[in-house]
Amino acid sequence: MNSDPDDAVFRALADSTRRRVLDLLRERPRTTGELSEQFATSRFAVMKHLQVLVAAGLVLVERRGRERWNRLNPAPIQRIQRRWLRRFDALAASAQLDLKDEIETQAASAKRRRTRA
Amino acid sequence: MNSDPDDAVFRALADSTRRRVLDLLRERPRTTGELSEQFATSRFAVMKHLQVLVAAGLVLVERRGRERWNRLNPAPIQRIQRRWLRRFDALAASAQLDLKDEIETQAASAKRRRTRA
DNA sequence: CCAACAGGTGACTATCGGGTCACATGAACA
DNA sequence: TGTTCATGTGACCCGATAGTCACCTGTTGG
Repeated sequence: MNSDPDDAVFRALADSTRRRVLDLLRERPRTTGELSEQFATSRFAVMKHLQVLVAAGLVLVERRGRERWNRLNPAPIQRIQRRWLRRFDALAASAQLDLKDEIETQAASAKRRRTRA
Repeated sequence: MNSDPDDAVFRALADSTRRRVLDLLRERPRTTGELSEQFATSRFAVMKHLQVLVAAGLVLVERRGRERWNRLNPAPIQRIQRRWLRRFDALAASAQLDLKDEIETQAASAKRRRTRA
């Protein structure tokens, strides 16, 4: 029901097996069978993961005879970095300071609470 | 089972409601009740989402009297960008070229297949 | 004190997601 | 041609997760 294309990418990245698949495909394209050998789970499970990755646009498929070559498409990862993750970069720069302020505020209010009690 | 701290972050980001919470907290800290008002779902659902975000280290909590102030911690997002997502930046730079090569290869092999059949 | 208020917990339900298997499809090659 | 091989599909199981609700805890402030 969520038609946001970024949502499919985030959900695809949520699984560690799928992230490992992307890491493997980063080196070079691989067939479905070749990928399956790298995992403890069954070939069918890996195929389902590939379906999720294809639906998110993270993997492109080329069929060659009876083989299926899976190729990485890094564009969606770039997209979510541009459209969403980078928003937090500026905040991170001052995070240490913010956190320090926060702890001091917390300690001060805790002291106030103790005093009144 | 999966003790990778990055995994908790990726799973936390997989839900669009949680991403909206982070967007709201990016502006300023907010109480649980204030956050709940922004969503169609119940206060309890939002609280569960906050628990997930806290477990992933994305949200820090400060209690003030009967209020709970939720504050964004951008560090985990920075971490997954550094440790994982940036690996794909270099590939993305040449993605257009790769895709072009791929399509040509595909067309050529399709032609070969047609000829042999 | 005590009533209104903000927040939190535990149990429960429904749905989703990951995993498996039996079986189907379609290409390669002797 | 027919057997072997790589891949794909559908149904099914089960644990995880999002959601709700009844009820509890602790705080505020008259």
